[in-house]
Amino acid sequence: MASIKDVAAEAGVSVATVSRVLNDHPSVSPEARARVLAAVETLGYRPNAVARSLRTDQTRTLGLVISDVMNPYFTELARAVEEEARALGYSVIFGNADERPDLQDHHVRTLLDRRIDGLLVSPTDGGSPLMLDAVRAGTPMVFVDRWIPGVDVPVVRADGRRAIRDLVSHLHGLGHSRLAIIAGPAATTTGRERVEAFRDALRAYDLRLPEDHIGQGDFQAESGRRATERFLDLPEPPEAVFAADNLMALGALDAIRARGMRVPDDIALAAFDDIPWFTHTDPPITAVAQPTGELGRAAVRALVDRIEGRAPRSVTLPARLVVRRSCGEPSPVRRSEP
Amino acid sequence: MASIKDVAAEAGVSVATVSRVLNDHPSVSPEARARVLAAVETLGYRPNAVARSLRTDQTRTLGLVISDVMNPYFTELARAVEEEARALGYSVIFGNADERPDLQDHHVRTLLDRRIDGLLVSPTDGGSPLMLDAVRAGTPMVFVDRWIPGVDVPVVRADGRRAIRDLVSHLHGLGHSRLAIIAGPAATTTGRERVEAFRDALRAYDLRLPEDHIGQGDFQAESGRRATERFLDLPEPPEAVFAADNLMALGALDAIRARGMRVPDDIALAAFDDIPWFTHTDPPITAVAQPTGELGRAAVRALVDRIEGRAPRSVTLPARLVVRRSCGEPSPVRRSEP
DNA sequence: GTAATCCGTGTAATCGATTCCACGGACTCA
DNA sequence: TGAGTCCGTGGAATCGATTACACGGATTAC
Repeated sequence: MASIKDVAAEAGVSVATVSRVLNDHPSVSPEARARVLAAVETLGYRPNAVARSLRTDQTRTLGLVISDVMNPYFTELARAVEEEARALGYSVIFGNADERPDLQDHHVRTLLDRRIDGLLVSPTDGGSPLMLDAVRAGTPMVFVDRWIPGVDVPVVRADGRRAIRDLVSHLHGLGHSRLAIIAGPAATTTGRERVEAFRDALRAYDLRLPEDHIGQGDFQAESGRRATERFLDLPEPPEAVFAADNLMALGALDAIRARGMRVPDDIALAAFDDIPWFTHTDPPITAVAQPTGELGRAAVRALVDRIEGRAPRSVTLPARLVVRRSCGEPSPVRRSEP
Repeated sequence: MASIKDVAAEAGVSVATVSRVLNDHPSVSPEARARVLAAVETLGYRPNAVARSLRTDQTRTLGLVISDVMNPYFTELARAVEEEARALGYSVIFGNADERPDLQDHHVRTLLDRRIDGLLVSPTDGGSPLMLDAVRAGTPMVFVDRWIPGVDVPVVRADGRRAIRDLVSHLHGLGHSRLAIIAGPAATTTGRERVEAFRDALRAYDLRLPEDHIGQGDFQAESGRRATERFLDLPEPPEAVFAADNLMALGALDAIRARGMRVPDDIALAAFDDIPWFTHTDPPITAVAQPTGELGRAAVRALVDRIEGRAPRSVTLPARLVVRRSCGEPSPVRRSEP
């Protein structure tokens, strides 16, 4: 592959001049510029990003470490991140942590080795030493969706409290009073927060959330299935189940079907994170929708601000309830897709 | 960040010795090795992958340019690719082409600029000059899922002919004889092949595939909806619709619902590409399932073979029919999930 | 006892870019 | 006319690694 030297030779100038043309530095004569451009053309020259990065100490690359690519919520997030990054002149390298702290560390490490300019993370756990070190060492970082408390890093996320209140109100209005939740891992902020918000909302209706109505999940479908089975084994099973993410809701649906029960007739179901497929399930599922795309874009903007020396802002966007048919006859509160 | 020089100074040896320890070269004394390792530890040194790549001319990175990340089929493929690559000591940089040739070119270009060791592509179109140049220049490349005819690059893909024959047999057995297909873009191999396989299978039952029973789609949901609407507007609409990918099947489902019609009672529906959600739709959708994970892994192995100087093989794996309820009462041919 | 071999180590070239500095020529201004 | 500016350009240092080569000392072989 042709290097800058080849171009310089072809154009009859020095490598310095070629470099100046390429970075359109002002002091290059029009003739020299033209000759260089012609040489670039005939050789099909493309600058070596590796060499450039070594010299300039910037890769124009962002790292994104995501908890689970197979989860449509994160897929959409990743897509939005890539789009915004591209618009700002950055590339993105993705790492899929699969909800495993060791994999998360693996990706953070290789990303750091590659000297990415900044890191976007939705942490799987409470924060590994590695990640804490990276923050301390000054690596530009932004948390998205989830975060690590006590670490001074901007956070871009959705606030679901309001939407969860709306959900509980919706369920209560439909006559459900024994409500259960399938929680995410306690190590994640989203895992804890959604339970708390749910509990708080219940309190407003004088409802309680007994221990055996809190299922412990890990944001994967299988755990949703197990938690739901335990609910259904209870002497007095819940009338409604709220899954803290879309995959666990799917698992719950499986478990309910396996017992020959029907949603919403026998039991109501709702989920956190809305995804296109929820319109097409049987029945369509009521969910709390995050502004996923906007979250991804805001996270990139915050990170790039930090990288380029501007002050990054934390951002919290509201989530909203999307009512479908999985909790019973839709009330006229907030209609949306059928 | 500490460099190899700092480590050398700390350990009281030359950078050459440090490098030898790091790449466990045999001729280093145990004492020197120990001192270097200690220095690495105290400084928290990590080798700069950028510098290493510049020198060795290899990045241990693979590029994957995918047609559409939001499509669960490609998401699963991407995940499998990353896993296998990681197992072989490579990282993966993803590019999402969104079915747009210009975006595909953008990603190929930046990937090439970053001097990735090899490229995995599922081409959106018939092959841009850029991609052809890259092949000619000797960039290790492997096509996955789709390919470009006449280009000498190994192809890893699934063969759906057999499964499509099974599908047509299934539909025929249920009494459907007016069958329609929503095709993918003619610029893609998968877009063309699935139509041909379908037509061939129909012929075996003395069925024809008239022009107005071939809808032109682009592998996106919206196009599936439009094509289906056109089918339903026909004086004599088809009794069964086969969508050439999962997203278009979703669009078809929407269109059918919007007319107040029911699947499979009023019209049968089947899809190419099976995804977990198809178990949960109303009704569960009959689909042709590709061995997606195995495809991704095989593609990586072929590419790494090529990179490391072994002869890469093209791989074709069979797809299989998964019968659910969207075409009518399930026949006892090949049952699977409910 | 001398020559050949081997081992551990350091010096320095190298990868492909960017950029500081110096230099020569043209121009401006007093 | 001579000093000072400005402009376009090239030489060379530099980023952080790897690695060919040289070198000195110890070991081995004859």
